[in-house]
Amino acid sequence: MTRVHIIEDDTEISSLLSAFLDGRGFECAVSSSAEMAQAHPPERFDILVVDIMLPGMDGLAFCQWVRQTSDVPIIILSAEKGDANRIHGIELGADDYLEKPFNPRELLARMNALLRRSGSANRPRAAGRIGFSGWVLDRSNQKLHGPGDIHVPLSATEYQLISTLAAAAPEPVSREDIGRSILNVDIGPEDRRVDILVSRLRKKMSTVQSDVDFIRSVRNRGYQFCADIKQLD
Amino acid sequence: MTRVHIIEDDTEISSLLSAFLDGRGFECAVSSSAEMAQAHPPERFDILVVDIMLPGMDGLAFCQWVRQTSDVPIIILSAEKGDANRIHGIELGADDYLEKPFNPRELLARMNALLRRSGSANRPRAAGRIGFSGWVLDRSNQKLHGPGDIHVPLSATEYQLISTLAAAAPEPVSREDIGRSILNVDIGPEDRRVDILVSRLRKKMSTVQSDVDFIRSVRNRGYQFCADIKQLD
DNA sequence: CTTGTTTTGTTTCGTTTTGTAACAGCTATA
DNA sequence: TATAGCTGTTACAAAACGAAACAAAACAAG
Repeated sequence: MTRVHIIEDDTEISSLLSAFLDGRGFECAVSSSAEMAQAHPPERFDILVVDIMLPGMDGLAFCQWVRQTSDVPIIILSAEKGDANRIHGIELGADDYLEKPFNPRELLARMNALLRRSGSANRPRAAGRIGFSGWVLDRSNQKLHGPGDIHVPLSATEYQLISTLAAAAPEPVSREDIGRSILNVDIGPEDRRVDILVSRLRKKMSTVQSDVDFIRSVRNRGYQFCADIKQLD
Repeated sequence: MTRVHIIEDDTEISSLLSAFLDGRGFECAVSSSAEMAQAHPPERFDILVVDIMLPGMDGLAFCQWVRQTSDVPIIILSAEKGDANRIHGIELGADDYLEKPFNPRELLARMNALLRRSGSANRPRAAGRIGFSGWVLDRSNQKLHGPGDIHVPLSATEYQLISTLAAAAPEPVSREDIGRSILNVDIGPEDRRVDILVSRLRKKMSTVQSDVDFIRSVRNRGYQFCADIKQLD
C-alpha cells in the first residue's frame, strides 16, 4: 500500500483525487493547508502531492520545508500557467509539476513513474495474494481460486472488477468509478455494462460455490465486496 | 560530467539543445534517428532525451527498446499535445514528458530533478537476469529458462516480445506498441502477426509448464505480463 | 547452387469476450 | 398498493482473439 499525502485546500479536488487513488493501491491522507500538513512527518509517506496555492504558507514554501529533512518524492499541482512557475517549482526540490486542470490518470502515471524511479520499496501495484472465506485472489498472476483450490478462469475485466472491489472493501464502489477505472469510459445511467459485468462474475463464482455472493449491491451507491479479507503474503 | 544522449531528427533543435547543455556540466551525443541511437548502448549515458516523432522507428518504440535492457532516465519530447499522449509515454517507461515548444531551462530543470532522483549515477543494471515463478529470463545472452533450468529456445522476436512485456509489467502493452518496437511496422487492425507471435511464445512456454500462462490478453488493450518479477542480479 | 531447417507471414475458422436489448424482479416512497 | 426507478438475468449480436495449416522467406551447411 503506497501512502500519499495530498495537500490541497480545494476539497472538491482533494476528495475526487483520494477517491480516484483509493482502490488503486494507494492510501490517502488529505491536509487542507501547509500548516496542517506540517503536523505529519514527511517520511511517513511515500509521495506528496502538493497544491501551490494554499491559504497561509504556500506550496513552494512547504516544499522547501520538506526538503530540509526529507527526500520524499513530491509532485506539485498548480492552476498557474507558464514555464517560469514550473521551472521554479522543480528547482525548489519538487520532482514534477502538473498544471490544473489535469487528468487524474496523468497524475497517476506520473506518480507511478516517480515511485518506480525513486526505488520506493512500496510498489504502487497491489501484489501478493489475498484470501476470503476459502477463496484466494492471487494478484501476482491475476488468478482466482475457489475453495479447494479450484481455478476460476476470469477474463481480464472480470479480474479487474473483483480486484477493484476487494481493494476498496468494505467500502462500496460506484458504477461510475468502476466504469471509469475498468472500462475506461464515463458511463451514463442507462448504461448496464457494469451490472452485466458483475452478473457474469457472480455467475462464474457461483459455479464453484453456489450458496454465497460476495458482491453486495448497494442501491444508488454501487457494489460492495463483503467478506473478511486476509492478506496472505 | 553528465553524459546526455539526444535523439532528435530536427537538427535545429538538437544543436540548440546541445549548445545549451554544453557548458552546464553536460556532455552531449546526438543521434538523428532511433536506428542510429541503437548503435550506442543506453548504459553509456546518464540520461536520454528522446523526440517522439522520428523517421523510421519512433521515439516510443525506441523507449521500449531501451527499457528491455536499461533503466537509464528518459525524458520524452513531443510536438503532439494532449494528456493521452503524455500518459502513454510515461506508462511505456519514460520518466518525464515535455511538450514542444519548450523552454530549454525547463528541460534542464527537469533533467536535474530526474538525475537527482535517480541518484545521478548511471545505473547499468537490468542488463542482468530477471526471475518469475521459477523461470529466468537472461538478458545478457537472451535466453529463457523454465523451472528446473530447462532451456527454452526462443527466436529473436519471441525473445524481444517476452522482454518487452516483462519490462512493461504490470502494465499491458498494446499490439500497436509491440508491432512498432519489435516488428518495426505500424500494424493495422487486420494484422494478426502480434497475436501469432504471442501464440507461439505461449506454446513454447507451455511445453515446459503447461498449467500456467504468464501472458494475459486484455481485450482492446493488448497483452500483459502477469507474474511477480524479481531482479536477480 | 542446392538442400534442409528454422523462422516468419497469411489465411482461415472456431472460441471467447464484450456490448445491446429486452424483460422480470425488487425497493422505496407516496 | 401503486408507481417509478433500480437492479438481475437471459438471449443474441458483434467484435476481438487463438491457433492450425500452409506458404514464403531467411538462414546455414555442404
